[in-house]
Amino acid sequence: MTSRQNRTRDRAERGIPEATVARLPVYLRALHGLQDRGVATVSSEELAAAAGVNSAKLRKDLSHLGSYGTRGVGYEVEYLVYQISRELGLTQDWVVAIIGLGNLGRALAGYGGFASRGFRVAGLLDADDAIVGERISGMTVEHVDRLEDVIAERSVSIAVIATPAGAAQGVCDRVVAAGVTSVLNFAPVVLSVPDGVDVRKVDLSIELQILAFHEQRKAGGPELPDGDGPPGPAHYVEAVDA
Amino acid sequence: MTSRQNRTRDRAERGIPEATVARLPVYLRALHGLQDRGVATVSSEELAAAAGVNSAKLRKDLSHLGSYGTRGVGYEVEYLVYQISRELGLTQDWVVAIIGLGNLGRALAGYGGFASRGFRVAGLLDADDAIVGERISGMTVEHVDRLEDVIAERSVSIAVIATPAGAAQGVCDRVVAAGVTSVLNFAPVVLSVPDGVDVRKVDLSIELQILAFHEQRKAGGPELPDGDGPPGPAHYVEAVDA
DNA sequence: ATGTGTGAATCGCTTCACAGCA
DNA sequence: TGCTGTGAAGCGATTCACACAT
Repeated sequence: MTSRQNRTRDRAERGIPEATVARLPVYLRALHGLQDRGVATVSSEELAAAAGVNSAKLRKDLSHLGSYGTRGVGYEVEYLVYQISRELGLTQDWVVAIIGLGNLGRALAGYGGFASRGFRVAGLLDADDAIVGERISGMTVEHVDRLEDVIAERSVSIAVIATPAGAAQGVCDRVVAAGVTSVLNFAPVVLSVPDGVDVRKVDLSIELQILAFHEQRKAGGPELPDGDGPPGPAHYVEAVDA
Repeated sequence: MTSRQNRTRDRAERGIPEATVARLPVYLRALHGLQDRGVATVSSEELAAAAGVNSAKLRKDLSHLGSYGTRGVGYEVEYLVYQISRELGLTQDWVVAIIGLGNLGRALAGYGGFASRGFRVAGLLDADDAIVGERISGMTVEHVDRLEDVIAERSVSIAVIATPAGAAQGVCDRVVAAGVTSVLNFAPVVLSVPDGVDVRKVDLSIELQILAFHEQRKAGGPELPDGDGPPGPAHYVEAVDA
């Protein structure tokens, strides 16, 4: 016998590929867009186009969640929104604290995507006395000394680190010690954490550097970007030839 | 005969794996850190630890650039910094324009990682008359009507889009029409661009959603996160069973 | 007739393990 | 001896192509 619950379980089991997980939020956003336009049903081809992937990948991804489509028809938008939301854990609220309220932290505090759908910013903390006490997006900035208290009192489960590079590891150690196991890091450093703690990193300058790499290749045409001349100052050539 | 220049070319050839390119900026940052601490030579093991990867991967990555290490010794930090910088195209300056100066755009305009090392912000543009004319990080915000002029006059080669979602595709179409082939997109939409244009996307809420997925799995322990009960409102179950 | 769900083939990245060189 | 550079093996993700359900 295979009840509906067990069918779901048979598919999802314990392992959805990381690559698939990373795309589910993209599908979800595309589906919300369709929902807003009043679309009730969508084919893998259409949804894939809206999400910027090919349809085979989309179908394979969705198949990891279960059989939520109808052959010959497509997917029911509302149902799929619910299933993906549930899989991502967005049917419950996640409490977020933002540490570091420089330009970036302020932007994050005011970012609609954080406050909406599944995430609640419950703490803003900074080490700078000139910033502590300030009101940002309807919340008062607290001193980072209260970090452990805030995490415990408000059941924070995700920490967003937007401090300068030098402060990030220290803050990270403290939030981990306070029981947080999910960290979103905007500081340009590699954070070390114990096993069982997830860190995701968003690095603005890394993305730019990747673009620069490709831009350089385009500019240089089919040949090497800056000719076949010496790769740099004589010093460096000598460093190897010597 | 194999001159140094040709050796370089033999290795790098035309194809460095994307996965490797994406890690080069991380290595570069780690190397800068070592440089600041006065370290002259580093082994793959040490550098890998600093960059948060394993040493086999690091060595394979570097081998795509050329043989820049010394067996039995390691890599010369300064030399490697230069080689990676050159490969990424950071030995030349890239001119960047930021479109959209809400909270996020302001954060980007003031972000040190942009202004430093290889990138020069040469234009800030916004559609809001209340923002146009404002001075941000030493630059005056111009009206987005001047977008094409700014791109042409200042030879902008990378556009950073930090507008609201609704405006992003329109801005993207304009920068592409103006000749820009590299776009860094912070707006929560999938941008369509013609072949030959690179778009990289940084999405704050997607990262949070991925964290939520893993956090949910941890909280639920080895079993399913919220038990084996019905996956949601009866409505949804019926949508499939009907 | 149409579009999903999925084995099978393919591709690219990671990891292993050691040859080769300093 | 010690560490790099790299073939070869392993692994996961993507793509193909079609059986199957509606």
